[in-house]
Amino acid sequence: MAIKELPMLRERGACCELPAVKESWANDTSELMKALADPTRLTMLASLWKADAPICICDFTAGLGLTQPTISHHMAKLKAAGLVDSEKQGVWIYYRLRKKLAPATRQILGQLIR
Amino acid sequence: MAIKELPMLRERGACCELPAVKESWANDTSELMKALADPTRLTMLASLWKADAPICICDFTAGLGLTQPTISHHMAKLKAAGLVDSEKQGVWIYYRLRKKLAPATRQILGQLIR
DNA sequence: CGCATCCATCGACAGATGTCGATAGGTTGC
DNA sequence: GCAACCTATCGACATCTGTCGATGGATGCG
Repeated sequence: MAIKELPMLRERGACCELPAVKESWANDTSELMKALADPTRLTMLASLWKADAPICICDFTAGLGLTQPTISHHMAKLKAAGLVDSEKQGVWIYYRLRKKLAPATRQILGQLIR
Repeated sequence: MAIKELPMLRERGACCELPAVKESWANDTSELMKALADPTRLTMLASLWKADAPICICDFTAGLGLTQPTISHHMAKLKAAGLVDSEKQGVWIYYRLRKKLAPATRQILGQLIR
């Protein structure tokens, strides 16, 4: 199972050039991936996706096995990443998937959650 | 700009139930996201994607501003995540995008890099 | 008003992560 | 065999990250 398109024999010490990749793209994209790189945050996102309805911090605190500050901390990260909207309603603060989500971002979430 | 589908007035202390989200899914998915949650690894992946050809560690070491152990470390993570294949060829070890990439994974990468 | 509930924030702490220098194993050319 | 090159691994370090307990602000019930 040899690689087919192996490049011609190389001279030692002569490295190939790489396709150009924008640094800003890598940084921005990694920020989004970091927001998704935690089981708790993924679970919260999937809940919001499936419910398609507002959910409060206290709901997550009750459902997942974590304290309220931890849940709040994770939700703040999701919000900072632009994945989530919030609205205060009396004592509660309702969270939901961001309406104006970039289409590509929404599609990725859909692929992940399915 | 009130949320339309606000749930009926709640009783205090009564939290809503959450849609079921499998813990194994959250864990597995977060592992994939962690592999993508770094600008260097994203740049390497994008290079492999765009080049669609084998690339050596030394190419990345020359192109990105990082030392060889660091590049090697990142590549090991990509391989551990099942995103990358490698093949030794003389002195060099050629890396490329994994052929048998799960379709969903490939589509996500395509969405990210495009 | 007094108190319970919901939430954000702070400080602290352990564990994970990115980076480097040093080192060692393999391979090739001389 | 020796030297040069490519790579993986190890140990060390600073930083980031997830988690908790404690605290305080805001809201609403009685």
